[in-house]
Amino acid sequence: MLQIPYIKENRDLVIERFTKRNLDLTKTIDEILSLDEQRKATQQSMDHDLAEGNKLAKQIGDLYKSGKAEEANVLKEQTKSLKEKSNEEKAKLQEIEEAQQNLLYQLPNVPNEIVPKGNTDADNKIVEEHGNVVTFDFEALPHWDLAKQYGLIDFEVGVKISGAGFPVYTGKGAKLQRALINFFLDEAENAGYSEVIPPHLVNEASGYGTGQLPDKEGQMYHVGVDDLYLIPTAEVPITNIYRDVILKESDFPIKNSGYTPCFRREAGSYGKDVRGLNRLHQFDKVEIVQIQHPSKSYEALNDMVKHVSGILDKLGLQYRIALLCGGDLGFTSALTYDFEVYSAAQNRWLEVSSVSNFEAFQANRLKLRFKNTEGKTELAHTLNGSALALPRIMAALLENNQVEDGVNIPEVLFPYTKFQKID
RNA sequence: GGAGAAAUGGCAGAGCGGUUGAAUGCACUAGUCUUGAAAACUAGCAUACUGAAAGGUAUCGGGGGUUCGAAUCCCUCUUUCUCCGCCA
Repeated sequence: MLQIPYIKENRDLVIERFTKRNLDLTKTIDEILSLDEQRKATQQSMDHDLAEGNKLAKQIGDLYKSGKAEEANVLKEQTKSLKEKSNEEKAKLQEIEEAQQNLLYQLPNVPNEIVPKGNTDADNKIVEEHGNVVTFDFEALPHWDLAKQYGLIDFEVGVKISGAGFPVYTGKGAKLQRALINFFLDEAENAGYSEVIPPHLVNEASGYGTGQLPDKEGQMYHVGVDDLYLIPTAEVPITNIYRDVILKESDFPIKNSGYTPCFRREAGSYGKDVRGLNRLHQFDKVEIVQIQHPSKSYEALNDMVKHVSGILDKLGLQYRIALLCGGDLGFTSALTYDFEVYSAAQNRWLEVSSVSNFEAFQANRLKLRFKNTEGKTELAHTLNGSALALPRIMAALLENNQVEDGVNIPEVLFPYTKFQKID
């Protein structure tokens, strides 16, 4: 959520930046600002009336003490109309604040200056490409065929147990999955992230804190009886650790990593996009989260990009980094880099990581602040990234490393898998 | 799931209808003293809105009510603790 003083001071810039998202929010913004004027005026007159009432109450108290009950009764009469008036003003104030809040919730984050204007992922800017192109001198199989052939993943039994999008990992498939999780967590630890294991169900306040609610409600599984949401990403519980917290400057940077399963309803997807591991309702992911001083958050973003690159380099995957255009940029993000690995048998790029700087957008909802050197509280910046999402890494590893009689495991994983080849 | 108790500032802990935004202690920050440190002493030390400032307003788990006036009384929700039951 954007801060009103920020919007007020940067009205034109904000409106202009939203055009990167192909949004014209001039009307919404002006309405928010006008409501703010109303809010102030109402607040002021209410405060004035309340102050008046407080004064009278004090006088009445004093009069009673000195035994002048009659004089007190006269004053009591005066408080009546004052109270009525302040009650009306209170109701009006609540109405204004609610209207303002609703409009504010509709505003996405302001894209960073370097975010390209655009509509879809076709307008994203590829900023880096790494790794070697994989070619085959035999007929390469997509990962779902490999998974079946070597008994790595059972999609059908997952359908029986839960439904489509809930695969069962078996044999070396299960071991490879666990190996990858441990490898990712170790990499994060080496990069200075401290590991947490957060809850997998979160309450409504947490959903609002990181911005999944109110606008992306349908994307999460909701446990109605207890009013809890299954996490769509570890970002939600991990970032919410710092909800309603006031940090010291010396606490920066806060770096957390965490492995969790992620649950997404993904309504309305179809076709080749959802084949095999490409898109699931439940998947595993190692997430990295940073809380940073505003002046250092873009430095942190670059660190995170390097961290993810390092992992993909070690796995020997061909990948590219895309700077997301305004239209593809998430609601809460100011700047996002997507990582895509090339899946050599499907012949397509698969998104495996998304690294974002939310600046103060989440922090504002979270009330995540710090005391600056002048002793004033200021919003911190939050960032997060996948490092990494498992299924598509698994898909690319299987496809890209297949040989005629099996699949080779990247060397860096040997200590984790304890086997070197799937056959 | 059943029964009971409780929720106050960073922490501990008073207050239970009227200069209480809140005693006191600890922690923290600055200063005095000291060669330095400790100790001692002095001062400061919640958040938000509003105002040029002085100041004003709100907040003692959340919401609502009683009252001229609520941290203090009532209702309700939430959470925590203790005992019983169940259980990985």
